[in-house]
Formats: sequence, C-alpha cells, structure tokens
Amino acid sequence: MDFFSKNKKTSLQTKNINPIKTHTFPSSKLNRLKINFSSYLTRCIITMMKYALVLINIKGLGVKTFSYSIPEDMKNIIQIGQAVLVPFGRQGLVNAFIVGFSDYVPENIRVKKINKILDETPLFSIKYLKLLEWVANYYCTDFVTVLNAAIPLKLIEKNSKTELSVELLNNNFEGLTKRQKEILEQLRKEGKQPLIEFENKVKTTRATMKKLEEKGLVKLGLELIYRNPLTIFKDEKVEPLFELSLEQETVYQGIKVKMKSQNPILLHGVTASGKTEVYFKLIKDVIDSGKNVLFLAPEIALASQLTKRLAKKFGINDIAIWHSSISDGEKYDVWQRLYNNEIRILAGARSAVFAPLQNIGLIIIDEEHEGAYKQTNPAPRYDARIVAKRLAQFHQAPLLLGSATPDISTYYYAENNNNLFQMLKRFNNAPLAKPEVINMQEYGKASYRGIISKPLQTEIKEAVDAGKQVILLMNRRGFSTYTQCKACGTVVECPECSIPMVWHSDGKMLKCHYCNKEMSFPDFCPQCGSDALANSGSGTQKIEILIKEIFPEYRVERIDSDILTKKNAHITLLNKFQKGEIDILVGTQMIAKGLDNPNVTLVGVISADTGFSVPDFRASERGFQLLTQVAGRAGRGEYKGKVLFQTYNPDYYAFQTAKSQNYEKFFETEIKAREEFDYPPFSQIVRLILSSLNNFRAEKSAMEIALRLTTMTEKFGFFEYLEVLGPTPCIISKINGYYRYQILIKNKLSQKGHDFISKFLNKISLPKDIKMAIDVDPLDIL
DNA sequence: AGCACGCCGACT
DNA sequence: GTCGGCGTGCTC
Repeated sequence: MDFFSKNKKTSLQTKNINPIKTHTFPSSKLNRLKINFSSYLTRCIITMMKYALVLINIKGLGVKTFSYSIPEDMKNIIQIGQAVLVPFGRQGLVNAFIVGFSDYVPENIRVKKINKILDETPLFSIKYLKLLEWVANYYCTDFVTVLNAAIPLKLIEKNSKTELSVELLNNNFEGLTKRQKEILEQLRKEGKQPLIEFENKVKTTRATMKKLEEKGLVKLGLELIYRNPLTIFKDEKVEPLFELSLEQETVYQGIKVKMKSQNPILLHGVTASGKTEVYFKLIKDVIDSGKNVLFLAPEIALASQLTKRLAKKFGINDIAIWHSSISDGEKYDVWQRLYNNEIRILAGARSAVFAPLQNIGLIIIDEEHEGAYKQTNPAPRYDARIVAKRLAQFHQAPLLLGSATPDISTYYYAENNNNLFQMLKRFNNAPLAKPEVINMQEYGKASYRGIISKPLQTEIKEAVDAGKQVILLMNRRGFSTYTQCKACGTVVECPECSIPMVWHSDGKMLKCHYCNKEMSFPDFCPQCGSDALANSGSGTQKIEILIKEIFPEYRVERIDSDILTKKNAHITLLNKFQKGEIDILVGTQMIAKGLDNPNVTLVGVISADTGFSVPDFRASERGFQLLTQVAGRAGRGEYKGKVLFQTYNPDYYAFQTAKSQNYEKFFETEIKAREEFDYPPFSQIVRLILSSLNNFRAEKSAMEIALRLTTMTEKFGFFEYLEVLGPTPCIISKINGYYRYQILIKNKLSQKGHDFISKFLNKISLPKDIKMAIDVDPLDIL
C-alpha cells in the first residue's frame, strides 16, 4: 500500500494552502478495531488479552476509543458490549463501553486500569459491531461516527441507574384507610411500575408507601421496570388478520417461496392495493416460527401509525417502537428488551436498523422509495435500506421492500434476481384514477391569474358541491418562488446561500429556504437600484389565497412545513380533513403521502412540471414518484376519483408515464438513460463536497484532492473502474456562507474500486477552515 | 469541553 | 525579572 505513503507530495501544494496531512494515530486505532472484530475473536483469546478497547463519550469531544488494561479479577467476566467505569484525564471516573480487545498498545502511551464493570449484561454483541464496521467502510467514514449514530449516547449515562419499583403483594385491603385503599386499587389496576412515577401519579409520598410496605401489602424493589411506550394502545382490541384477496394470496405465497433469498424482494403494489395485509400475514408466519421482525417506515409519524396497526393485530406486549424522538428512558428500556430477546416485532424509522433486535427472521421496509431512509446530515450518511440488506444477510433473513413507485435501482435488481412481485389492482377493486393533462400553453391565458385553469375550477366546484373533498398539490412553499428586478433581471438571493429568497405572505418577509434567514422586501434592486422589484412564480400560500378568492364559500386549508412549526398543527389539520371539516386542502408533497381519505375524489396538481426541471439525474424519478403518489390519493373509497395535472410540457416522457400511471414504461425509458450515462444502478456515485467560508480556498482544496485522486487512480490501475469528475462548484454554490465545490467519483460497481476510495478518503486530513462531506450513494447532486 | 504548557509583551 | 495574555495540543 505504498500509494498512501506519508511523504508523497503533490505539485499543487502552494504557500496558500496547507499540505494534506495523513494522520497515523486514529487510523492505527481503527486497524486494531478491525482485527479484533472480524477475525480470531473468541472468548478464550479475549481473556488472554491484556488490554480492552473502550469507547468514551467525552463532552465536547464526542465519542472516542481508548485502551485500558484489564485487572486480573475481571478477565473471566469482561465482554464486548459491557458498560464499565474508567479513569479519564482530569474528569475522574467516567462511563464507557467495551468494544474490543488487544495485546498491543502504542509505546508512547501509558495505560490506566479499568475501574469497574458496571453491568455484566452486555448491551451489544460482536456481530453488532461487525455490522457497524461494515457500515463505516461502506460509507467511507470512521467506526466511531457510525457507533455514535447507532447507539444512543444517553445509554452510557443511564445504564448504571436502577430504579425503585412498586408491586402489589397482597389483595386483602381490610382495615386500611380509604386513601390507602384507593392507592392500592390503582396499583392493582396498573400493575408493577417505577415507584417515583406511581407516587407522582396518585399524589402520594414515600412515607405512605413505606407504611404499606411495612404492612406487607406492597413490595418496593430495586428491580428494573421497563416503561412500555405502547401502553397508550393497550385498550385496543386485538383483531384477527384480514382475509387476503386472490391477488394478495398469490403474492403472499410467492414471497413465502423466496424467504431464503439472499437478495432483496420487492413488492411493487399500486396505491391502495393492500400491501399491508400481505406484510401482516408474513409477520404472523415469522413470529409463529419463533423469529423476530423488523419493520421500517420512512418517517416517525408513519412509524407510529404502523405501530398502532401492529398493536391491533398482535397485542402490545411483543411490540416495540424505535425512532429518534422516543425519550432516553424509553430508548434504554427498549434497548434492554431487544437485547434480551423480549421483542417479537420492532417498528421504527431509519435509525431502527441499528436497534439490537435479536434473531431476525424478516425485515420489511415500506415505501422503500422514500428519501427519508437516507441520512443526509450529519455523517454517517447511511441509507437504512443498504444497512438493512447487510443486516438481513447477517441473520440469513429475507429483506422485503414495498412501494407503489419503487426506486429505479431497487426495481432493476429485483427484476434481475427474479425477486419482483406485483399487485396492480386496488384491494377493493376501485379503479385507479387516470390523470388528465391540462396543457397550460393552451389554457394558461383563460386561467384565474394564469394559474388555476378553467377545467380545474370546474372540477373543484363539482366535487365540493357533491359533498366530496379535494387535494391540491403545489410542491413549493411560500407565496412566490422568486423576487426579480424587472429592470435588470437580477433575482434577489440569500446573502449567505446562493438560492433565491422566497416571499412569505404570512410573515410579510423574504425567507431563505436553506438557512431560514429572513429579510424585509427591499425597496430597490440591490444590483441596479431600480424600484421595479416584483414577485414571480407561485407557492402554496399564493394558491391558498387564489382558491379562497375563487371559492370564498368553501373551507380551504393549507399544509406545508411552515405550518409544522406549530406543534401538532398538521396532525390537527389532517384530522379535520379526515373528518370532512375541510373541503379543499392545499399543500406540498406532505399531502402526497399516506393520506387515506375515501371522500377525496379530486386531486389537482397545480404545477406538475415542478421537480422535473431540477438539474439532477434523479429528477425524473422523483417527479414521477410524486405525481403517482399524489394521484393515488384520489378515489380510494367507493367514489370514482379524478386527477388533473396542469403542465407546460405535456409531452415529457416521465410526465406521460405518470399520466398513464405506467411504472414499467417509465422504468424502461429511465433505465436506458441511466445505462447510457453510467448512473446508478450501473455505477455507484461517491460525492465529495469541499466547503469553506473562503471561496478561493474551497476551490483550491477541491482541485488538490481531485488531482490526487485522479493521479492515484491512474497510477494504480483503477481507471477501469473509477471515473473522477470535477471539481465543479455545486449547483447550490453557497449555503450558510460556505462556498461549496463537489467532486463526483463514479465507481463501476467494483469492490476494489470502493476499497480504494474508502482508504484514500480515510487518509485525507484537511486544514481547519476546509470541511469535507463524503456522501456515498447521494440522493441528489445539487 | 477543560486544562496544562509555553511563548511573547507590559508592569510593580 | 515575572505576571498573565490566550494559541496549541492532549486526554488511554
């Protein structure tokens, strides 16, 4: 591996920029970690080893690994995953995790001794760390960054604490005071629970509880009582599973045959085709066979909804939920229950792939095309689908992906591996609404303010007057899309980010959608001083106002992320809509997902072109998905649905296929384009973003890295697999004051190529004022 | 993050 | 001389 030699200097090093240093200490640590996890690690070797590698969360510094020596008396019990107490710097004893063992420590450090093993039960296994190590390698980041994302740091602080519990011992309440009887009655109803929680709830004190303990009526123990966040669903009646339709039954049987498959299985089912029933039937089979199920949904709200449905079918005791917003206490409890194999079904969002569910027999990822499965910031920029695939392989369990509009790559692989299942009919045989196109080149002039066409107005009126409800999609928030000077053409941009400021009519402000900076509407053009500044384009706020102008008597509401700032506001609005208290709902893509309202008969897309024109290789895919998903909101009940797309480009292929709701046709055209230009799934993209407050230095460092990368690629014969593009300024060339340059590396799916990239990036260290973000399989390249 | 170490300017 | 400014580097 001499190509990573420290002394190599490139000709581009100048006085203005620090040389790219290679660092040795952290990477040697990583190498030790690697050796420990992946090869000869067995208990007997561990117990012979002198040093333990522990993970410490240092405030301000983050999570780092350090070596400590193992006292003789701990050698028989010490294990990976245990929480320990170690002396650290001037901070005295701190909590840490055992993550590895070693016989060797670099000479120049003097090791301290592990002070205490806090809990002999480990919180994770070697297998688990192996998965994280794989993720770190795949996403070209370090192990600690992945660990940081995977294990809730609060576990470290929480784990040594035990809580007092309270439990009823005797049901005979004779001879007690009225108040005491009340307290015990409540305890009898609710069962064993944490003492403090109980005292607060029934408004009593420790003295009273001690008294009851003395009388032998309750037991106050030190045991750990798990909080079950699902108790809110505990009154839900457990219902039998649905009967499957013929189409569902066929797909179910087909998937059953594939349960041993090492490759992901795709269930492509049109909106409202009843994928959930198939999932549930499979889940039942898996848990009956004694294995566990991981079920992911793209976002927290959908994961909660899913958990409720699961609780209805399987009861609450074997189910847990995991996502970034459950409380630390709940995380701790769920973690323990998972590790102790007390959970049959875990539902959750992206981060739930890292929960330590044991003995997995099936992983389901619903709405697999959703971008929310990919973490964009901060690192690790992982995709839960990729991690889940690896996790499934570890457990030799199948991975089932479901969507009405699958990711192009997922579909490609599923088809090639003969793992594709389709449900192209709606469950209740309701026909899919065929969208109609309104060519705005033709209708534009006759439209209300050039935006709401006559046919759309007519359909809205017809629907609402018939007591039905309407969804209008406008995939841009704010009032307009940009503010322009009519004299010189200048578009008002955010001073910190290179994107147009958007006029918001509610706050009467121009807002930056990247950094949220606000400013008042300028009186004069910042470029030429003219006063001819005007707003152009439309967003949700304008549509809401226009619709209210046309139909002053109808109940119109708007949902977009501006509304979301008020807590639960959007849930309240969705509930109102569901109850029929809103006639017309205007919103961004938030309303395209998951809304299942049988009373919606009309869906209108105000500007169906939005999205397709973004300069990104996935723009057509995203546009197609959005239009298909929103069209699926119409006619889900017994009433026939209608969908109208307003567009200025009626002939565009992605648009035509979305119009006919023909996924396969879209796929065929799109996959050819991907092949021709070597985009995924025919290559893997690794995107590097170099950014700095100083434009020149950002560009310079990007150039230097690109040059090194190209030189090495050629020198070591990787040019067959790797193509280095750039650097170029990012399309969004400035965000939050940081100038951004990108380098794209296209890897023709070679493992060797990927290992090279990973090693190369691990060795790079940059001057302080330059930041580098590594994004493997980026969602977009803006 | 803290905290020590250390290398220059101002001061009783 | 030596007090203290805070830039730099380290924590097994």
